[in-house]
Parts: sequence; structure tokens; C-alpha cells
Amino acid sequence: MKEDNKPQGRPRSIQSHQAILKAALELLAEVGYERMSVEAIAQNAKVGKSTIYRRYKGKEELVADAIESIREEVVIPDTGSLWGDINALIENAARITFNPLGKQAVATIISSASSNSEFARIYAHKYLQPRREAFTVVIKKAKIRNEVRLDLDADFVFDVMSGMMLYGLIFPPTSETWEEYVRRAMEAVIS
Amino acid sequence: MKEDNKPQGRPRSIQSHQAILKAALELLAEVGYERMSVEAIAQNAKVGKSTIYRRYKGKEELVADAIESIREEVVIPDTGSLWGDINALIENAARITFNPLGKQAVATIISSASSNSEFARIYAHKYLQPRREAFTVVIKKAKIRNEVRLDLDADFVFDVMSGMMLYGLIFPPTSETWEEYVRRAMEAVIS
Amino acid sequence: MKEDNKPQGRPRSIQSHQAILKAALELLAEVGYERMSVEAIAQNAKVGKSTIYRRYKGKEELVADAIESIREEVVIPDTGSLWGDINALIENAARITFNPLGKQAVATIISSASSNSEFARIYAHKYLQPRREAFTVVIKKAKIRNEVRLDLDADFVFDVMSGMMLYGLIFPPTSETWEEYVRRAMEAVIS
Amino acid sequence: MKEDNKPQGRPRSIQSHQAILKAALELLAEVGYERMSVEAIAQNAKVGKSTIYRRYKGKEELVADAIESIREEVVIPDTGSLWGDINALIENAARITFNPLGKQAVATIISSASSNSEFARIYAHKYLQPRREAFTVVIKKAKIRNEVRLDLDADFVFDVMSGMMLYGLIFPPTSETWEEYVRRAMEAVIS
DNA sequence: GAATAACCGAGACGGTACGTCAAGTCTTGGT
DNA sequence: ACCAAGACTTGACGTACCGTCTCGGTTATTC
Repeated sequence: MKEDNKPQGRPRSIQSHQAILKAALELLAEVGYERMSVEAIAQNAKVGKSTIYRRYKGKEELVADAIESIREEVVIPDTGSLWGDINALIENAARITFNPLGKQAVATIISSASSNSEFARIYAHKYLQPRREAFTVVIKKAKIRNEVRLDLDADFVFDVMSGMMLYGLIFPPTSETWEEYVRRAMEAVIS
Repeated sequence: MKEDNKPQGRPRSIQSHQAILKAALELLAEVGYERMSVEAIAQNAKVGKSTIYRRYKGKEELVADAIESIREEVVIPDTGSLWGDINALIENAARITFNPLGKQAVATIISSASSNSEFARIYAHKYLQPRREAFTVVIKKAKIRNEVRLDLDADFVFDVMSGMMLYGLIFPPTSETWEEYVRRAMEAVIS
Repeated sequence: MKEDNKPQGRPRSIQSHQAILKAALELLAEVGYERMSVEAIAQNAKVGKSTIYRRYKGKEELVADAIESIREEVVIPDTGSLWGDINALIENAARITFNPLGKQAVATIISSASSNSEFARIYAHKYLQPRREAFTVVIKKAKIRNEVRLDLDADFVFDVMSGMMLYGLIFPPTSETWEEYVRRAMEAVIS
Repeated sequence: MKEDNKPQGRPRSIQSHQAILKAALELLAEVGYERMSVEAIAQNAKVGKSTIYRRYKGKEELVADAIESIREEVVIPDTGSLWGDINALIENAARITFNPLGKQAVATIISSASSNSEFARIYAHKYLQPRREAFTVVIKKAKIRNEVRLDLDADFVFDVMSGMMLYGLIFPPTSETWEEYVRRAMEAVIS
């Protein structure tokens, strides 16, 4: 039983779509969510405003999709040791996060998620879940290598890692680097 | 030359000041930071807009002060045991956080802090610091009672607690309650 | 060399054409020129917008043609007396004019003509001229019957009649009916 | 019993008001009603759009008021003879009407009045009525001077004059000037 | 009877203007 | 110097149409 969604009329332009996302991300990185205007996005993307509003219900949805679009593929590190893998994960997170765009993206996500539980739920599902699963694989391999005790709760460890990253991102630690800070918490919970 | 800033003319009305804060908090709880307007605050407080802008540079500062105004005194629990104290701290945090106003206040803080590092710095200093110090006292007493190892880093433990609270607030855990979630992380780092 | 413009390809659909005119007139009567949209016409006529723009350069031209399409044949009354004929002409004009569509059609014509002299010229030529000629015939017959003086300027009388109709249509007289109003002016100029 | 309309707050700026009207009239003369934008008016008047929308419900109302504002004082001519007076009235009407602004103003009035009977009613009351009264005075004096029969209906003569002016404005006569055209109709009805 | 050419409905495209809303500033008369 | 009220400029919002363009698909005429 197919759901015969045969679209009629001129199809939506892929170039426009990408130009919109590109412009949105550029502006997000430059001036941040609040100060960026849909009008400016349209202008930079050389696109009519209606082309944006045909795709998205509003600025919020547009930016959510733009951020979504830069989500990188989740790569499961395989360095052969638990800490090698964890360090790879942390470094990867740091790489994504520590540039203007990453910072603004995280800020936007946190901001939206904290004032809108639905957004939080969606984000948790679409972004966090794949990473959680990747982390579970890493822990499982460590268990096989006997690097950690067998009853270690991978989900909980992942949450501690995420929580510390978030916290360190918002309130940067003064004495250590952000990465060491996270690593230290991981050591404690993995013990 | 004295810097005796003796204000001339009619002094600023205290009633107005409090009405502004009250109205701001009510609206914050009802509709959240973005959707609340300074105009509505002024109207609800039966105050002219200029009376607000005379006191604050803008909406951001006003809301910051409004949230500041509900900050409760930091009380250092003293139950006689480390876990009694920690549980008291967690319960207190939960009490403050789990109502519409608390949620919006936290959302506003996180949102502002994540997109504005200056705000984050101020908040860390004015809000987090006193709590950090209270926590340090709790840990110190536990050390005296020999409940924890002597080289335990109180600051780090505090940060893990804060981080988990923040994370659990934004992305509520599904399986456990928020409080147990935080407590579990604490157990791991105190060990 | 023949100018035998024999069109190739699929001929334009007559049903579509008529559906467009029908929808245009309906909307014109309902909401008036300004508030009617080409999009709505296309939708009501179950026709693509391009089918409209293939036929007309724009909304203006489309509506002009739609109004044109309801133009009735000019009938020269022949009641046997000048006033019988004139009354027939007036009554006919009233019949055409006093319904929603007629009112809007006149409004559209006047509006266009008053802000666009080219439109006025075209309209004067295509619509007014045949009526002027019919009126001239009526006057000529009256002259033969000796009902009016022989040097009566039929064109001028026609213009007075038209002018009074127009004026009475825009600013309806309060004391008399529109028709009596016109008739009274006619009596004066025919004397 | 006074109707205590004591306005509070900053009063509406008279300069802004006048700048808006001035800009509106300029644009009306230059590009006409349809092609003029409220945005352009605001810009030319160096005024925020909201300042316009605070005063008027929309473009239509603004333009109506702008046209209203150039209405000249009605002057009752007194040349000593009926035809001297009438000629003065006609020449005055011609003077007002035959420039870009006048043409557009008339076009706008006719257009609005013909598609909106409420506008027609207002206009008839505020613009036509004073002129009608002035004309009545002129006729009354002529009656005293025995230049016309005593039972001449001044209102009706005025309507014929107005109607012919309107008609001649929309469909300019080819053989005679607009003014002679009107005069000729007047002669017929005054007889 | 296949190729060609113009048509068709649908709907996306880049634009322009609309009318609304809020931010932060300014100006009243009055306390 | 303060106050409430409500004006002011600025600038973004999201909506509605305009007239054009692009799909897949449909008739007629021409080869």
C-alpha cells in the first residue's frame, strides 16, 4: 500500500533551499539568533521571503532546520582503548562546538530547548539519541576488553558527559580546559 | 570634593519599583522571556515605560534584576551527615525550580548565558558563587566527620552537581526522577 | 504572401476561457476590482494562472475583457415617440447598472478611466460610441416627427444624458430616483 | 455638560501630521493612488510607519484625508451678473483640477466613491455640500436681479454642472474645451 | 503514426507592499 | 527630579498578491 504522494506543480528549488540554509547559518554565526532577520536571510540567499515562508512556519523552524542541516554523521571511534575512544569523542565535540557557528548553534539549541520542551524532546531524539547509541557501542567494546566493570550504565555515563559538556560550555571553567574538565568527570563515573 | 551623590528632586518610587518586578515575574512565568513585552510589564504594573527605562538599560537588565530579586538566601544545611546535607540541597533546588516561574527563570538564565558570555560571567559570580561556597562548607564538615577522602575537590563536585541539574532540567530523564538522577552522579564523583 | 496566421499546436481551450470570464465577473461583483485576486479567479475557474496570463497581460486587461464580454447589444428603441424612446434607453441603462455586477463594472470602468486616459479613450470608443450613434438615430427620427427643433445637437444631448447618469450613479440623488433625475436633465436640454 | 476629552500623554506631532499629508499629496500627484506605498510616504515624510497607522486605519483613509486637506475655501463669486459668477466658478474648478495633483485627486475621489458608497456619502457631504450652498447663493442673487425665472431649482442646476464637469473630466470632449462644454449645459438648464 | 508545438493545471519563484508589533526614546501636564 | 500616559522612530514580523517560470502531461496539426 503506497502513499501516492505525487507532487504537482513546479518542484521546490534545491538551490534555493540550500542558499537559504547557507545564508541562515552565516547570519546565525555572525549576529546570533535574536539579531538575525528573515529578511536578511532572504536577501543574502537571493530568494524571496515567500520562498522561506513556504518552507517554514517561521524563523524558529527555519533556524532549527539550518542547525539540523550541519549535523555531522556520528562516527564511532575505534582507537582500541576506552580512553582513546572517549578522547576522540570529546575532541570531536570540541571541534564542532568551538567556532562562532558552533557556539551560536549550541546557544540556540539550549535556548530553544530550555524554553520549549517540545523542541527539547525533538532535539533529544534527533541529535542526542544517535550519539548516545554510538557511546553505548564504545562502552560495550570496553567491557569486552575488560577495561570497565560489566554493570556500568552506559546511558548514565553518556548523560554525565553531555551534562558536563553543556555546563562547561555555558559556564566555562576557569582553571582547566573544557576538555579536561569533561574528562575528569568521566573518570569519576567510570571509576 | 565629595562624591556625595545626594539625589535632587523627587525620589524614585519604591512602590513603582516593586510593581515593576512583580509584573515582570508574572509575565515571565506566563509567557516566557521572548514573548513578554516591556509595554505589557509597564501596563500591568500601572507604570509608565520611562519609569522602567529610567531604572534599567533594557528588557534584558530588567528581567535579570527581577530574577535576582527572587533569589533566596543561601542556607547551609546541617543535618549531621553528608548525604543528609546534599539531599537537602537538591530538594531545595528542586523546590525553587519546579514551578512555572522557576522554569522560566532557569530558561531565561540559560538562554541568556549561552548567547552572552558576559551575562554568564555575572550570573556565575552572583548566583553560583554563594552556592559553591555553601557547598564547600558542607564538604569540609564531611571531611571532618571522615565521611569522604580528604583530597576531594569540592569545587569539582559542585560543578558536577550543577551540570547534572542543568542537563536534567533541559532534557528531563525518562527513567528516574530528576533528583535521583543528580544524586546518582554525586555518588559517583564522591565515591 | 498570405498573413495566414494558422496557429500550430493545441488550440486554446474555450471552456477555460469562459470559466475565467465567469469567475472574474463573479468575483468582481462580490468583492470589487481591488480586492479580487488573479489567484482567486484562477482557483474559482479551476484553471492555472498561466492560462490567464497567456491570454491577458495582467489583471487590468482581464477585467476589461470580462466587462466587455457582458456588454449587451445596443438596441435602438422604436416606440414611436421621442420620450418613449428616451425612457426605454434610460430604463435599459438602469437595468444593466442596478445589480452588484453592474455597479462594480461601472465602478471599475470609471475608476480605470479616471486614472488612465488611454483606457478612457478605448472605452469611449468601444462602448460609448455605439450608444451615441443609437441615440443619434432616435433624435433624427424625432426631428422627422417634428418633436424637436431641427438644429438640436444630438451629441451634446447624449453627453448630458451620460454625464447625469454617471453623476447620479456615483452620488445618488436623495430626493428623486436616479431615472427621474436623468429625465429631468434631458427635458431641460431638449426643451 | 462638557465632554471632558482631556488627552493624556505626548500629543500627536503637528509637524509629523503635516509632513505626512504633504508627502502623500506629492506621491499621489507623481505616481497615483495605486502605485504609491505607505512605506514611501513614511520615508518621504521622515516619519515611522506606525505614526501613519496611528492616525489612519489604512492607505485609503490617509489619502482621503490628504485630499480633504487641500480643499480650498469655497469662495462665493460676486461679479454682478449670473454668468460672470458661473464663469468664475467654472474657471476656479478648472484651475483646481487641471494639474497633476488635481487630476489624481479627482481620479482617486471618483474611483473611491464609485466603489465605496460610504466614501461617496462622506465626500458628497464634506466637499460637494459647501459648493452647492455657494451656488445656491449665486442663483438667489440672480433671481433678485431678475436674471432667471424665480422657480429655478438651484440644486438641480448645480447637479447638472457637477455632472458635466465629472463627465468632461473622465471623457474629455473632443470638439470644445471642457469649460465651454460645461457652460453650454448650464445655459440649457437655466434657459 | 510519430514528431512537434502550443496548450493545460498546479504550484514554486523573486518581489513589493501591506498592516502589526515591540523596542527604546521623547514630550506632555501634573506631583 | 520624578511620575503616568502615550506619542515618536526604527525595523522585523508574517501575509497576500503580482507576474514569471517550471514541472508532468495533453491535444491538434504537420511530416
